[in-house]
Amino acid sequence: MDISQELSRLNPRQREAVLHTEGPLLILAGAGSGKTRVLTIRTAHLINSGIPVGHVLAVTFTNKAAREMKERVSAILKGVTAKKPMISTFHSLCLNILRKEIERLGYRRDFTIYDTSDQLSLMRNILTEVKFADKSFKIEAVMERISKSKNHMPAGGNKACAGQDKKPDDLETISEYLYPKYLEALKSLNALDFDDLLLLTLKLFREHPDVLEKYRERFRYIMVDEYQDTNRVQYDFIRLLAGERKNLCVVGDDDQSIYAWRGASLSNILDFEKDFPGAEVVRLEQNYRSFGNILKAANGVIKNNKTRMEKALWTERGDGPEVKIYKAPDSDSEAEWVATRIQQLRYEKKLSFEDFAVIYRANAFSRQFEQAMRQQRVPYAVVGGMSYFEYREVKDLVAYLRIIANPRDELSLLRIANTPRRGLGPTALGSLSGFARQQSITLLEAFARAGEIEGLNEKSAEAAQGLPALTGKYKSLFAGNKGMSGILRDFSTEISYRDHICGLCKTPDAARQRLENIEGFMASLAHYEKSDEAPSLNGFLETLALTDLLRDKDEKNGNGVTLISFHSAKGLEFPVVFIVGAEDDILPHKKSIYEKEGIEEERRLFYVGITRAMKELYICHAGHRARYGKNAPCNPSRFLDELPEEVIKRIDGMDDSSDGLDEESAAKAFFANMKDMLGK
DNA sequence: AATGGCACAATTTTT
DNA sequence: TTGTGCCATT
Repeated sequence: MDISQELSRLNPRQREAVLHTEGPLLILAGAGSGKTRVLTIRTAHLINSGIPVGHVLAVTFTNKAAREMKERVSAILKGVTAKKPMISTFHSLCLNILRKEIERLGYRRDFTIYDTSDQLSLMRNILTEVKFADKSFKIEAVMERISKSKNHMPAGGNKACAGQDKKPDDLETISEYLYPKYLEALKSLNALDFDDLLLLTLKLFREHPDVLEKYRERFRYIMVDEYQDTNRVQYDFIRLLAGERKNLCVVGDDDQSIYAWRGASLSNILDFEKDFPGAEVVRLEQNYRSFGNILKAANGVIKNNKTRMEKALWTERGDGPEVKIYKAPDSDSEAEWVATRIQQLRYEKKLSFEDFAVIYRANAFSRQFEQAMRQQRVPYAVVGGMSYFEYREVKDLVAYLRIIANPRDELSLLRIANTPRRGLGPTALGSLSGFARQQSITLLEAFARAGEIEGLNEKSAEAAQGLPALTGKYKSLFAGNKGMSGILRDFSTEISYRDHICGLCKTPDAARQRLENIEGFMASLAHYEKSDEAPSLNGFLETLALTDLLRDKDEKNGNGVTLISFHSAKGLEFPVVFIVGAEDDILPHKKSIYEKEGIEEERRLFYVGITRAMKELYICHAGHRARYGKNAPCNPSRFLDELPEEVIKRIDGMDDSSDGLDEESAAKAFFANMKDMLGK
């Protein structure tokens, strides 16, 4: 393989990063600095210099990042070797390891993975079981707390602001009380949650040096993407795996760390040189995405953070247009102005709607923009929102499949016991669980022996017995691992699932949508069967648990303006970006302004938003904003003062002569758009 | 079991 | 303003 061509096209810093192969390396990759390119060429270079492909490991956070890297690596490695380096997310890497080794920790091999919503329903079940009277807290808050405990995070973060968290002490004691119950429940259901995947792998490594050694021998060259987002457990895991060799290359950008609230510890990247003495640090500051003025704006903002590593983005491209700051009289006119501006720009600059993004702090903001876009006939797509797997019909089918795969999965069994309705209401289920407990058998076994239960009417007992018979039958059908989507189709017909779901719908439209979702789910099983080399029901369920098919398939949606939050926008780019709601209490959000770290993270959010823009950037704020039904005055974000005066241009929406929208061109653009739409 | 009314809260979310 | 969850009623 000759990669000298690739190497010559890199800039000196990038090349340095690629050529450093032995020992610890920190690549500080600024926004738009060609990070993925460096990572893929570095992988190719490692292999090119004689390192066996199997010794290379790259870890990412998202499936999307892993997929992208896999594609680019296999493109560059094509024809050289058929073997592929391990490129995987933290979670699926750990899952792989655990599937092989978890018995060492006294767990069963056929565990189920519980996602966030499974965790919540599990906790809900626990709460009803222990007859908890206090309902003043949110289960989500408790789960968050538990997740933090699991990850050895300090309680509640900073409580600098008194009265902000209503009952921190209560939440604390409640969580402490529920924590062991939750762990116990998971264990008895033969289930692991997302945290467990990491945590148990770490435990495995710590308690079984021979296992650790095996993986150290295997993964001798490790790369970690988005290192600024790693939490404590991930840090320990990587550090342990890297071992004495310390052939560890981490890539990240402290300025883009926006997940501290979710457990990411910025110190991992900031202290890398301390943790790995002798580490080489390479800064990638040349930006290939944006015009100069956008970068100057970004630099001007981020340099106000104290907790960061010094760096500044630059470009060989020109300055480009100024960054526009638009002041709208109120939030409605802000949205209206953005929609009009988009039409106008599209028309004048021959752009298409996909070239635009509207970036906001909270998803609730999407609504006013959706409305304005609809009014002005601007096609759009909201990123975020409801996930495919949150749909009831998909979750029901998944629950059935899970019971077929893991008969111990009581949670799933309870979910579908009476779906479709078969006369197993709360009373019947109660006596079934009681019987299970009394006999020390699984709930499904209790269903099978429902006839023995006193006080359970005959009809219910019969219905209960039908379920294990049904799942047993399909277990053997699925065991063939062939034609699974057909089997699922037969299954759903056998339980009249479609009729059931249509019966729940009020409008034919809703029913159609739900049937479509069911079809989509079957299609995803069919797709899985085709793409996996050794398909199995378990494999499919794992894929489901660790990937959100819809969400990362078309994140940057089809053909329309993208409406997206700052967080979701990370990693994406758009020719024209509108940052909206740039007001104090929104950005920075009012819940973060009481702590220094909070403000700095909000600033990084703003920075991430700014650096999404390739050509043009608009930053909008309103003088009044409708919030929770009230119209309140708003101040421009304090971050706006940090934008260098020479790169910005202010547009005042109160002032007709300078609002940048002359009626004629706006009208022209509007009609051009109409014509386009009619043409299609 | 299904519906309607009321109180209550309201960032961000890779797996 | 909107969505959610709980309770009371049918």
